[in-house]
Amino acid sequence: MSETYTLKDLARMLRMSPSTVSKALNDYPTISDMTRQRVRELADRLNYSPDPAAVSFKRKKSFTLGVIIPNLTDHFYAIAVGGIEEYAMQQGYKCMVCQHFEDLERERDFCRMLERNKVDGLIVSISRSTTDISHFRHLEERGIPVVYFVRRPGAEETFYVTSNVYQGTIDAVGYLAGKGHQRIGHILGPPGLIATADRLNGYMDGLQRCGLPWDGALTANSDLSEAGTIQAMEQLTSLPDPPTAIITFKDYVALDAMLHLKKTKATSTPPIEFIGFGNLPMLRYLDNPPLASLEEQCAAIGRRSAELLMSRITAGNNVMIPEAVLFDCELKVLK
Amino acid sequence: MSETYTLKDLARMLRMSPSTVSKALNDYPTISDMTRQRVRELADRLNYSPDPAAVSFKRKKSFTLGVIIPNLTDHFYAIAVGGIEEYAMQQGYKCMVCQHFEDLERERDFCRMLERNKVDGLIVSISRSTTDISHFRHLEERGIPVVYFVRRPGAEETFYVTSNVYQGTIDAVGYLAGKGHQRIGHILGPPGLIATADRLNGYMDGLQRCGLPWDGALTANSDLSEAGTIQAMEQLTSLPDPPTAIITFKDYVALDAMLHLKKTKATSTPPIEFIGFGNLPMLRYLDNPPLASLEEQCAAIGRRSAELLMSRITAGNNVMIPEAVLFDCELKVLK
DNA sequence: TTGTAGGCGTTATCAT
DNA sequence: ATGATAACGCCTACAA
Repeated sequence: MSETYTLKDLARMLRMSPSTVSKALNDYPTISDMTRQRVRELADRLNYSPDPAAVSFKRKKSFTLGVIIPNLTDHFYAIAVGGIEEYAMQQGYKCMVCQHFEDLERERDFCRMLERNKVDGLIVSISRSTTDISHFRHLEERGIPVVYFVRRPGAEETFYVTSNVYQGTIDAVGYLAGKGHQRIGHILGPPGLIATADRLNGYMDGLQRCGLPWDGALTANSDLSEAGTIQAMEQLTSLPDPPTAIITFKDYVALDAMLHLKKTKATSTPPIEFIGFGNLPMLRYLDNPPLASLEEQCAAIGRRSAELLMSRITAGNNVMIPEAVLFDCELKVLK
Repeated sequence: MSETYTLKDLARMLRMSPSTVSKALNDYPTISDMTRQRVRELADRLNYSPDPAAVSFKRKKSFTLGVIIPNLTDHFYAIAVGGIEEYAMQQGYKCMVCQHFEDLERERDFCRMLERNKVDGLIVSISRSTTDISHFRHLEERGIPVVYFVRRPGAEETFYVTSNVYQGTIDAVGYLAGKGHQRIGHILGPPGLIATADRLNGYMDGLQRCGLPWDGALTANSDLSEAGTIQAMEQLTSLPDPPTAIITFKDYVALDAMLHLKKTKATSTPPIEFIGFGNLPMLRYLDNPPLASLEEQCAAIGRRSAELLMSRITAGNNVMIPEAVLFDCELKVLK
């Protein structure tokens, strides 16, 4: 199977000029059907495909998408990246996946690296410490479109794809209220994240719809580390009138909280119920899982981000209007 | 910040020829220190860096490594990929990560795609169904070195990096025997995998060292799906003299097995003990974890695979001798 | 409808 | 020690 042929080789074999072959292969309208067919046929037969390096060089496009995420070991991102790559490949694009590990410096370095490598666009879920986004704006200025997913900077019109955590939180509150809970706590993420604000809004609106009073003492922030979650838990459980159920930013926050209760033997009767986000597959192995979990459409979110980015790339200079795409969460009862 | 300059721009500004600039930047020995310095200085000042597309085109190198793995949602691979990418980036290389999802056809397609894209080398953990490896051999023939990690084809001298599951299994057997277990079962992976054979050898040698008899009925194969594991469990538990402890191919196999026991209320007293491979971080959330787990050095294995591949790439035509690198597993007691 | 020619940014060969 | 020149594979005005 197969030497590796160039356009010139084909041209020679067909006794045509390279440009004719190129045009035939690229569907130029000025090429006759006859010629196009002959070219196509030989190209197929020889298994010809243009040298991507040469095409990139000439066209000044890398056919590569940059992808910057917090961490591949986060189940959400592992699946989302799959969704991105799948769509990208279908479109003849490759991906360069970078993990920032919540390190702003790494995030910046990756931006530089991706710019040097002339990626055609960037999909990013920003780090927790990212408030200044000049590095992303810089890319946009250089004509490299950026799509945010899951985490986006505030105070900025952006192209953005994520879960509808606002609605999800309302659902969670409703479900808990329906179970008779009157004191519903909420462990939010870091104050900086938009997703924290979205959850908070859903929480407040959810309470209102259920006729439950708002009590600021029932919300706490966690930096999502185990320590941060423990701190939040101590805050909530030390209340004179502590919550009987707690909504958490992520499933693993709920798990850290539950573990903390168990370790400190602070389990109450009836036990505090938890609802987190993610519906991690591992939950099925737990003897005492959280009450429920809000399942997110990870793969769809990844895929949609890629679609949105591709449409921006294709649009080129035709400016598009920033757009936020939300995917529903589904409340899954676990016990 | 920064127009984007080319070599020619620098040359013009320095009133030198482009070739001189190129040589200066690439440390040609025939360039005088004076010149080299002047060039360097301007390049730094202008933040010049060569266009990767042009370099790839000219040098016929993509500075990209292909990485083919089963699945990013597998914690092991998520971390291993991190190790690979980290090292690759340090060396100025990028990675293209592909998930085969145990689909041989996808694996083949990726090979073709990676060849077309002229990757400089490939790191791969083959699919379960891969016995014919002509697609990898094809790459080698085309000068693209292949390094296998974790899973490799049998019957072939290969460059290979993985955990020392042989020793790990011996350790597990020893630990269980030390706890008084006489009937130690073993759920292996699919018969085709080398890693299955390695575990089996460790199991037999481990038994021997402990003075325990070999009983073929105590081993079963699982395709690592939940269904496969259940089948294996049914085989083992229906024995007249069933095992009191079971070693499994992976932690999640142990979890599937334990879940099955719980669901079928087949829990014995004392309960069957389990030891798997992986030491998944989620194990800490379990009320009833497996007895122990063999922790693997995922990141180190990924990194070492990349190092080995780079050394093969650098070696070029100087043939290297196939080499297997093993990383120790560490038995972690969980309860 | 097809062919000619030039060039993208870099490197490598050969001449100076 | 440096410079001129060609070439990598492809695309695209422009000419025929």
